[in-house]
Amino acid sequence: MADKTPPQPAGAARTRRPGSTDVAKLAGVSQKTVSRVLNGEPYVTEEVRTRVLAAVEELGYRRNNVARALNSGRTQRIGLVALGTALYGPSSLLIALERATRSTGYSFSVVNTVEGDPGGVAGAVDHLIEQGVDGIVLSEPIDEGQDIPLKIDVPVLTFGRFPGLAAEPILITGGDGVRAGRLATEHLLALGHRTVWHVAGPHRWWASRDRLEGWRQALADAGAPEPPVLEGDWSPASGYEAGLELAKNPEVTAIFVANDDMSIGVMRALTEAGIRVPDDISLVGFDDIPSAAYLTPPLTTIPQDFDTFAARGLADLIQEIEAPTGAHSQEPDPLSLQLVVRQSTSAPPSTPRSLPGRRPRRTPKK
Amino acid sequence: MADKTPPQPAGAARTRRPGSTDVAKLAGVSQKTVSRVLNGEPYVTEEVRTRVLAAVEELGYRRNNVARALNSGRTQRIGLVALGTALYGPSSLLIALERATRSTGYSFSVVNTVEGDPGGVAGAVDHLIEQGVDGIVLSEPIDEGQDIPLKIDVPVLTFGRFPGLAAEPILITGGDGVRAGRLATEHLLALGHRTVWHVAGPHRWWASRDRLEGWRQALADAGAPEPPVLEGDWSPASGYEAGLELAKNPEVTAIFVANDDMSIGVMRALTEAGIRVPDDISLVGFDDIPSAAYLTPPLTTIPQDFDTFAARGLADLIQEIEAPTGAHSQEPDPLSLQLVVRQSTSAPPSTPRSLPGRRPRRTPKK
DNA sequence: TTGATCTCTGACTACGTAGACAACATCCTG
DNA sequence: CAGGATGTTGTCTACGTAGTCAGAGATCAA
Repeated sequence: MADKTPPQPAGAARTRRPGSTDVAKLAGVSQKTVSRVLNGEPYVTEEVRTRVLAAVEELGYRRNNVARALNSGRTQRIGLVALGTALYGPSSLLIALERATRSTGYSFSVVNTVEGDPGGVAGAVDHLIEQGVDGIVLSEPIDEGQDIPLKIDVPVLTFGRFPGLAAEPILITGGDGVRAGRLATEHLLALGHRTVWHVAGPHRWWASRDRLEGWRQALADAGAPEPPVLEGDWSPASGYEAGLELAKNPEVTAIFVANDDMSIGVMRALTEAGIRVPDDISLVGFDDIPSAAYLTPPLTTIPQDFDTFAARGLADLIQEIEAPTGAHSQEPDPLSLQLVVRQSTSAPPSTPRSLPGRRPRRTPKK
Repeated sequence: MADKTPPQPAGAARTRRPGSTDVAKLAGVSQKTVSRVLNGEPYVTEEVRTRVLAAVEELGYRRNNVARALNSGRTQRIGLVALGTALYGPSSLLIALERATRSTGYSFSVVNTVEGDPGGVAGAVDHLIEQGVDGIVLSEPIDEGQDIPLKIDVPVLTFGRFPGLAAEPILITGGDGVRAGRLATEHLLALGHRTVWHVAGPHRWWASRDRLEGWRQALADAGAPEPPVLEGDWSPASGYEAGLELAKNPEVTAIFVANDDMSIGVMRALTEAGIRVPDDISLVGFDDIPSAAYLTPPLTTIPQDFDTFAARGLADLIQEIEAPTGAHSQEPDPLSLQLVVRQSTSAPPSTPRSLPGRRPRRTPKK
C-alpha cells in the first residue's frame, strides 16, 4: 500500500475531500469502524467512538452521500417536475413540498418543463430517474395531448388526477377541484344570480377542467343556463382580456374566475368600463393569494391548503418508497374546502346595466 | 464467476435496474465499450455502436448518474438555498435559475431555510454539500446576525451582496438595489414632492437595506428631509398596516414601497381612508408583479430582470465549477434598470388633505 | 475445563461508471 | 518490409460507503 500522491494540477488545486478512509487512518481504526460510528451502529467502544469523532472533527469530514447512494441504491432524494412558472399555485406547492420534506431526511430536485413542449414531462422524468431519485412528484397535471408512456420504476405522486399518465405505483393527493368549482358557483347562485359566467384556466390543465366541471354541475343542478366559457392562461393580462368581453355584455352579473390573478385582471377591465364590483357584477376567485384580502374590493375566493396536501402526499410517497405496497391511489380530500367571503360578491342589481359603459376610464399602460 | 441470484424478497420485488454491464453482455462487448458509446467517445465502429444502442433500447437501460458522479467527483448538480416563502421575487428567481440551468446539463437541488432559524443557512449548505452538489446558490441574502462560518469547498453564487458570508470562491450577481431605490425616489421627487416616505422590507434582508440606502441617498442628494422608515415583511398585510399609519399623516404625499405586494396593502389602507392614489398620494412599488399593471390604479414600479441575473450568475458559477479561476466577484449590473411609469404617481396635490379621512370605508375581512 | 454466547473490530467486497493502459489489427511511409 | 502512426477493443482499477463474514477476546454456564 504505497501512498501515491497523484500529480497536483499546477493551478488552484482544490484539495480532495477527506473520506472515511482518511478518518480511519487518523483515528487508527478501520474504515468500517468509522462507518459504524457515523451510523450509530452498536458494538463500538465509547473510547473508539470519541477517537473517531475527534478525527472527523479534525479533518472536517463530511459523509459522501453519493457513494452512500451508490451502495444502497437509495439517494434519499425526490424529484419534482414542475412548470417553469412563477404562478402562485405551483410556487406555493413547491414551497409546501420542500417544507414537508425537511423533516423526512429527503431532499429535493426540481426540473421544470416548458409548457407546450411535447414530451417535456417524459424528458423531465427521464432526467430525474437518471439522477437516481427515489420518487417523483408531478405537481401540475397537464394534458399533453398524448399519453405519457413513462417507464417509471419509482413511485409517483400527482396533485389532482392525471389521466393519460401511464405509471404504476401512483399516488394522488390535492383538493377536490370539482367540488371547489361547485362551491364557488353555488355561492353566487345562492345570492340570487340568474346564472354565473366562468373565466377558466388553460384547458390543458386538469385543474382548470375540474373547476370548469364543478361550475357546470352547479349550473345544471340549479337549472341555470350555461353561458359560454372564457379561457385565460392564469395571468392577470388574460383575465383583463376576458373582463373586456364580459363588460360588453349587460347580462353578466356574476363571474367565477378560476384563479385570483385572473380575477385581478377581470376586475380591472370591469372598473375601466365603469362597472362596479360587487354592485353590478359579483366576482369569485380561486387560490386566496396573499393580496386577495387587500384588493379593492377584497376578493371572495377559495383558499387551497397546499401545506396539508403536500404533507399528506409526501408522507404517502415516502411510505411507498420505503415499504412498497403496490399502487394505492388516494381520493382527493373533501375536507378543508371553504369559501372565504369578502366583498366582491353580493346580490345581483335590480335593474340591468345600461349598455355602453358609462364613465369610461383610462386603459392601463402595458 | 458464478451467477448468484440473491434471494428475492417475497413481496413486490422491484427488479434491479440494468447496468452498463448488462447492456455489454447483451451486445457482446465489454462494459467499457458501452460506456464509450454512451459518451460519444471516438474509436467505436458504427456496427458496434448500433449493436450497443439496440441493447440499450431493449433493456430500457438508463445511465446511472450516481455511479458516474462517484467516479468523476462531479454530480452535475447545483444546490439552491432559498427561504421557504412563496414571495414573488424568490419564486421568480428560482424559476429563472432552473430555466437557465436546463441547457447546461446541470440540475437543481433546493433546500429551504426557515427564516429566523439561526444557523439555518449553514445547516442547509452542509446538507447540500453532503449531497455532493458542485456549486451553491444563496438566493436571498439575509443578515443572520452572525457571520456564516461556512467551510464551503465549492463555488458559491449570491444574488446581491452578502456580507457576513465567509466563503471563498464567491460570485455575485443581481441588480443594483441601491440604484433602484434611488431611481424610485428620484422619480417621485422629480414630480415635485417635498419628500418621499418609505415602506421597507425586513431589515434582515440585504435587499431591503439596499433599497433603503438608495432612498436615503436620493433624499440626501435632493436636500429633502428623511421621514421615519416603516418596515414590513413583504406581505400585503404588512403593507396594509404601514398604510394605516401613513394615512393618518396629512404630510405624506409620496411613498416608495419596497415591493409590489406591500404596495397593494398600502393602497388598500389609503383607499379605505378615502385617500386617492395618485391624486392625494403617489406610490411607487418594486418588482413589477404580473398584476401590477391591473391594479386600480395601475402601479408604477421597477421590474427586476430575474432571467438575466439568473442566466449570467449561473454561467459564472458553472464556469467557476468547470475551470476554477479563484474568487472573482462581479459587480451588480447597472444596465437594465428602469422605472415602469403607470398611474400611481403624479404631482403632489396643491392643497394638503384634511386630517381625518373623509368617506370612511369598510375594513377588509381577514 | 469446554464450549457457548456476546462484544468488538477488521478484511473483503459490491455498487455502476469511466480513466489509464495494454493488446492487437490495420494502414501508411520510406 | 521494418517501423511508426492510427484505429478499435478489452482488462483492470478507483471512486467512498456499508454489508457480510470471520476472527479475537471476554464472559458465563455446565
